[in-house]
Amino acid sequence: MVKSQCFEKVGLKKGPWTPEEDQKLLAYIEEHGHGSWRALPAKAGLRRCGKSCRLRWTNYLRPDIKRGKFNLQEEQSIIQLHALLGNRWSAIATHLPKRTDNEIKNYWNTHLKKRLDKMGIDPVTHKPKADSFGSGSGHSKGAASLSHMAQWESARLEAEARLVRESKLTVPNPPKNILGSAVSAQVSNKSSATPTERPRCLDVLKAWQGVVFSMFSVGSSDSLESPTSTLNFSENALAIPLIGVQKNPTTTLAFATNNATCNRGTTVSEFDRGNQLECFEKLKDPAQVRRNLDSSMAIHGISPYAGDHNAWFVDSSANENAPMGNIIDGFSEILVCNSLDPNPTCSGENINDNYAGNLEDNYWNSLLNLVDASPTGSSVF
DNA sequence: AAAGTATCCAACCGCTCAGTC
DNA sequence: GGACTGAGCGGTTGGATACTT
Repeated sequence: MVKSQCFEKVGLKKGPWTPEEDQKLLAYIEEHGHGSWRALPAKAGLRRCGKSCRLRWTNYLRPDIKRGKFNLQEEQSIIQLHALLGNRWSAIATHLPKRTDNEIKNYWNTHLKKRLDKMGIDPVTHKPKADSFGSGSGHSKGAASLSHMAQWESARLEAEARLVRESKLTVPNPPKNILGSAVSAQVSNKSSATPTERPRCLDVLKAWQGVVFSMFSVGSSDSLESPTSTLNFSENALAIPLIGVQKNPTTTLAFATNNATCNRGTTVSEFDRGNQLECFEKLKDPAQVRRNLDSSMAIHGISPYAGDHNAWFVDSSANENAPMGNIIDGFSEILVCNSLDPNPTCSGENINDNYAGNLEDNYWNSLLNLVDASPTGSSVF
């Protein structure tokens, strides 16, 4: 293990940044970009280690950072994403525009975690503390499925990160930031210090909603395994894992691995960039994709959903009014709106009604009720 | 008003991993 | 293939501030 030299160097300043230091760092990055963080402090005239400079920039000085209180929607998003991804703050931050992973982490630890805790919900597992899953509640399948999905999403994110790195190699100056803080920090030239436009939020959540819907509504013995193994859905439980992504007009990342012409059965890690492009070209007709999906039961590979996108199947605009509603939104709203410290922005009387019973009913039942209330065969897919 | 306690959050630390030589 | 480096991530800390007694 190679230790960072940062904190081993003597004479370097630590602790809170002064306005003068901020100004120096800001001015330097605006003019030159950060380049090598290690070399930056000397060039910028700062007695700080590069790591400290990077953190200060990433978490505070970056122009595309939204500061201030989290709104209700952001709280919901954090809870939803945490339930799926756990403490993967950078991944969560990817889906929260203009928020840093550090800020989200802090907010979780100081607000949301306690709120869940007070409600008797384990903030780690998002289950009631006196967990009765698997002991006759009838929801163990749901919990297990969500757990599977979380694993699946976890691996998907890894693939996504890999692809982004890959895309950065071929797109020297990507026009838009696509992955939030991690990429935002990659200010490599002076112009990129300007605020970047973030992707629409929560498309991935909507994708998950679709997965949840599919799994529960079909009621079959379909299995959902890790991304590296086969992912089986029934024919009705179409391919929500497939999210066509048009990253930008010149650099396209798209995946549809169930298509016979696109290396059916290949996993994301097996994709080469040329193949991705080829697949996109062949699949850019959504109707064709749908036909391909309809003819395929075994869905392989995962959709590295990637940021600045127009998702074909899990498009926000197409999905948000779908009868199934926002399934995951549903249960997170219960959490957000039923804290012991009532949120004045919560208005739904149904929420309070739902909260009358035990937490299991309110947490998972509500999620499942939302699913049950949804018609099967949603046009979403 | 003072002391004690709780809360918030910027910053740090240590680890991991990908890339390079 | 191994050593080294740069960078990112998540956990933790500690100072500042707010609140309570």
